[in-house]
Amino acid sequence: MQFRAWLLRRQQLQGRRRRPAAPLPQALAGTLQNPYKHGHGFNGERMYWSRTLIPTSREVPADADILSHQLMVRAGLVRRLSAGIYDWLPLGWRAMQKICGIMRQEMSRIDAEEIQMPAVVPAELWKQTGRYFDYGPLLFKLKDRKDAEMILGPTHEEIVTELVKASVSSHKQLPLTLYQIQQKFRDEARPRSGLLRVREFIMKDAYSFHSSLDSLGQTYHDMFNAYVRIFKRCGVTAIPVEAESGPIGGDASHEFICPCAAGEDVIARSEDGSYAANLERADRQIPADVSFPIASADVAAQLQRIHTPGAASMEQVCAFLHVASQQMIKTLVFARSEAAGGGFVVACVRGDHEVNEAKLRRLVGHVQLADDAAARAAGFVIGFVGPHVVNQTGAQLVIDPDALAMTAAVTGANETDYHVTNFNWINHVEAQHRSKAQVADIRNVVEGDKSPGGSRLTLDKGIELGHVFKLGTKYSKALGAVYLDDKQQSQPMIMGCYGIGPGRIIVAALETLSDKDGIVWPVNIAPFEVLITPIRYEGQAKTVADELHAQLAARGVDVLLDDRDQRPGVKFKDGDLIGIPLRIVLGEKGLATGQVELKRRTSATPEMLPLENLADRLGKIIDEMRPKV
RNA sequence: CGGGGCGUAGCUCAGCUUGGCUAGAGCGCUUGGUUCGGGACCAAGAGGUCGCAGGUUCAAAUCCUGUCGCCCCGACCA
Repeated sequence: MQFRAWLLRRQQLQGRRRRPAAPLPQALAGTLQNPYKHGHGFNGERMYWSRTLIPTSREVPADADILSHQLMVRAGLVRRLSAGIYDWLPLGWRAMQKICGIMRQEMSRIDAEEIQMPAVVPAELWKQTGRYFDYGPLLFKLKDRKDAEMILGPTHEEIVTELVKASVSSHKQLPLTLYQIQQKFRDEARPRSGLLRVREFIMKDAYSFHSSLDSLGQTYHDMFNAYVRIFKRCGVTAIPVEAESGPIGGDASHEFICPCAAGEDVIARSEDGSYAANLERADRQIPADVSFPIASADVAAQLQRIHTPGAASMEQVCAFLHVASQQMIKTLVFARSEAAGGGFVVACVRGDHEVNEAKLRRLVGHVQLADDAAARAAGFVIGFVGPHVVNQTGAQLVIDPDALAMTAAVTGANETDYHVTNFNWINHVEAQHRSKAQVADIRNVVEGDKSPGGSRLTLDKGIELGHVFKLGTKYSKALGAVYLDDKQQSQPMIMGCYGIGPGRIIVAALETLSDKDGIVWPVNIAPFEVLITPIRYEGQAKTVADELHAQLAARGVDVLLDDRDQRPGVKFKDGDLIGIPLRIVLGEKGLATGQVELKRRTSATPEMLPLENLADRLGKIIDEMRPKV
């Protein structure tokens, strides 16, 4: 390197070091109206583009096929290291930290206290609750040097229960709510959809402990409201829906779903807005007086047996016989667990419907789709089963009302490569089995079904952002977490758990709010609130840019200065891509008249602002942009 | 786990069918110059064990076998 160049470089570096440091957040706390004054998230931080890492890209990454994933990589938020494993780069990490800051504030409001539990935990605890086996291959497992089995925690019910068990022994110490924001590990069979389903992710998980169901209900209610506030402040849509609730039942579980096409969950909502539930949970209105229908006289009473070689699936049979799936009865054979009484359950739904296992389980106890070999051994010709199989096997029969209403159905013949037509319940299922049959809603709802309140249901895909859940005593009983009540009786603690995936909030924001030019951050989770873009970072523009940079930071605004020696077009394109809510453009024309240009990311046209009190003015604009909660 | 696709420069890709000279393009990067309000231009450069291993062949990015990794659909899954 030439000496002059070396000297110049050295002077530049020294110049950098002499630049005054940004003021400490504490110095500002009392003077400012901003949402991070509790010391979480950021508080008037400033950064120079040239000194941080924002690897933007014009190219769409080849391994990203959903919008949020493409944007996260193109805008330099994340980088994939392995399947479902990502680096978080400065911009993405800042957004994450802001979300975490909001969550901390809202947890604090409802008296939940933050803790930090280990990511590496002994497998033994997980064996005690049975989840070591329930989770199976989803667990990351490892051994320490003494050959002790450890796992990387996918969630922390066991650990927090163990903690509280050791430290709480009286009802006077309850209720208690603890939470953490921590790394989780799940060895997903198939990580997918970019940052939506990953193997290592951050989760805010809260756990509450109670001495009464009323107390649990109160905390559940508080947590529910805190979640509503969190999502609103983050600027993402999150619809609370009823979710599968396990043993406690009732209103014991809600998910917060952001409707969008990239989502993996399906939710059902009524058009009158009074009902929303996860598809797994969604109920429908069924007539009160369902009974076995009498086939009309023009339907032959005899089954018509038809050779359907190799056609064992619904589509194959429909295509082979040229019938619509609505004319068919789908008959599925389930095996009931020994604990629930054993035996087989035959579930019948209309051909175009799907059995909902959760509904079936609520009705008949724990079942799962029967093992092929076991079912065949018991006389079920898998692939060609019809409802009348119960005549031979005596299995329990469960019929969905829509299947029950059919009087000339096509269904399996109970022999290989044969189906039957003209099936009807009265003629072909023996009376003794009809009388024992249960008729109930056992299928997934479909678009157009009636909600329990009678309004029309619609279905949408969505991203699960959060989940609140009444756990009951499952973990406290398994791990012996008990307290002494006011009558000196030992009682298992009643628990609730509550999770939010901040990474998914980012995904949801990008999926639902971006435009063709890039990200459009909601102000509260934007990595920076203001982007200063001098057309050329020199002369008066540089002076004004630096001053504004410092003033905004001093006022508590997070601000990024694009000090790169790049052409304006490059800066504008990059600015749009990374989606900072407000952009201040400093150009010669405006500065000559004492004005700067304000371009909102959400607006196509800029507005001119005078230089006087610019930082204050911008601060107010930002405050106005924040969602009111 | 079943089905499909893909691994060549930091990124996006061509070359492979039909083996053959020093492995290419665009973007990005470096240096110099001209530019400078929506991803500039000129010139000169740096950068690749063609995922890895083995095999066939005089010769392999190219053909064969194995293996690892990644993406998509499904199964599974809070």
